[in-house]
Amino acid sequence: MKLVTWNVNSLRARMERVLEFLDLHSPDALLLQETKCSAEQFPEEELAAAGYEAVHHSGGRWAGVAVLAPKGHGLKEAKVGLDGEASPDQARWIEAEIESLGIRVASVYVVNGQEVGSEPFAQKLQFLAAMAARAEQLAETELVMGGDMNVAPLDLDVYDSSKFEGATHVTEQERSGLRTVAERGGLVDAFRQLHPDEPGFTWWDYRGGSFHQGFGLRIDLLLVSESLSAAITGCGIDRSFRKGTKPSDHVPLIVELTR
DNA sequence: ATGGCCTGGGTACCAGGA
Repeated sequence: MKLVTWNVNSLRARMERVLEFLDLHSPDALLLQETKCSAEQFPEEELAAAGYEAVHHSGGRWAGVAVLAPKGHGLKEAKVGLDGEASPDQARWIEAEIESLGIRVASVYVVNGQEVGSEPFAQKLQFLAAMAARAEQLAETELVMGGDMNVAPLDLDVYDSSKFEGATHVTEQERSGLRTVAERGGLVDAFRQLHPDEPGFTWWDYRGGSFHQGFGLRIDLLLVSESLSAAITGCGIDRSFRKGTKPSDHVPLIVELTR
């Protein structure tokens, strides 16, 4: 099976690229973040015409997460929102069961945090703690948690660590919060397991030609239950979706498993 | 030295992103 996470930076603005992706990759599940639409605006009909159905948590102009799966594969909403998050209306977490795969998936868009020490930063740490608590509840479930973690786990995941001193996304507090999610959930970072030394960036700023200069971060992850991790045969990004017409600033991250 | 771009809302410019 092929599972994908992708921060699309507005689903409606990105619809052509999303349909292109579905046609090219035929994923068994596509976890989306930053859909940036209301529930009424969610493009269910266009996705259905492409053979996909969706469950989604939509919050309007900010955030928004969704799970897409081919029609008839038994996609079912399992949980919307995260117990203990500071602002549940921000639409940052959704879980779904996919019957034909026999697994649960979670699509997550972690709080950005804005500035270290700010109120949003405190909410980011609180959100990571809520994720860890939920991951522990799901420790016996075969789970793929994918999304924009807004944390670069290691200095290897940052194009130039000296440019991020004092910045969010790289602090020990954030990294520790994310490690705790993986530890308590028994989850493995799929890309890092297969590629211990590659940067594997998933995001590049739109400004200043960052993509072409290689100024990226690896902040989008697929965290896979240890019981599933031996079945991983590949994990990587599709760089072509950071190119061409109206790309998102994030690329899709793809994991393939032999089941 | 600073910012450089993109999104939605709404139709000027701003919040938010990372």
